[in-house]
Amino acid sequence: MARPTSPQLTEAEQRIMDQLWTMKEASVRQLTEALEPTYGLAYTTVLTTVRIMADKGYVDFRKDGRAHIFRPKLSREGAQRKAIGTVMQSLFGGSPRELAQHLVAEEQLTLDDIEALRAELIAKHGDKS
Amino acid sequence: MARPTSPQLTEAEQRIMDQLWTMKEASVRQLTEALEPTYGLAYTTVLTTVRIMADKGYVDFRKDGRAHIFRPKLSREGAQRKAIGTVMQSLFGGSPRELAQHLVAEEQLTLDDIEALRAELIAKHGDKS
DNA sequence: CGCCATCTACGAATTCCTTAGTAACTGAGC
DNA sequence: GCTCAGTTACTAAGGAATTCGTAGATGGCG
Repeated sequence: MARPTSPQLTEAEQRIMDQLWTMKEASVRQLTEALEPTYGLAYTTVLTTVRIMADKGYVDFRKDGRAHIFRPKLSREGAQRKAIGTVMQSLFGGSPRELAQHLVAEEQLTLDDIEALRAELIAKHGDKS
Repeated sequence: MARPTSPQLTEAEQRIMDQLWTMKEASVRQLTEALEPTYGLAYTTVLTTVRIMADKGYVDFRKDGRAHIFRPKLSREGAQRKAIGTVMQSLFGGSPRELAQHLVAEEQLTLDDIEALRAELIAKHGDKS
């Protein structure tokens, strides 16, 4: 038995998805050109990766002449939800509150941040009642 | 050109670490017995995994007779910090605030949670001044 | 000291991930 | 219709992850 397929986006997949979320849609050529300065990947590497992602259902594509134009099928929000869910489950006992407390304890969430969230929530609550 | 070593705890490693964080320290025998009902892993599988984790510096061990007694070297807090850091970087643009907003938008953080965090921070702030 | 139960060490088998080369295909222009 | 540039498809190679079997080491007990 071997390692099960990762439930998260892998490193290579993340790069592609980031680009697709930015560009909305792109051909392999465009993706390669966009990623080249930072990562220096070969055209065929990008092609293979994006094809695997299509198999996994992360992206969709349509034909345009000879080329395939790829579009994200998994939204950024969906990816966020999945990733946070996994981390929350495995390391924070499934508790969002514990996660938030961790952020505060690490001084990554300031009082200003909290006040903003509070104001937002109170406003939303006000709408309902 | 292969996949780089995962910066995160893998699935198998996570299982072991959870158990070690709970038990403080354990032999391979004890780990296997603890994990068996849930995961049904062979003794040698656990042994191999925990040995690799020792190589990676995640756990420490001391000899006790013939056996090795393993202890976590990476704290749960450290693992949390690493995991959140990775997700925050890759999917939330490195912004803790965006992450918190995601939790609120998903209705996983309630107003009560926020109020508690706020009270905590204000109290701490009060100490300083 | 010798036996045996138990432990560790080593390595095999399998799958996934990442990278990329080569071959096959195809649409556009002549 | 033929050519050719560009695109996809196929394949391979190597490292990581996961599982577990076998063999060798070792400590305790008679």
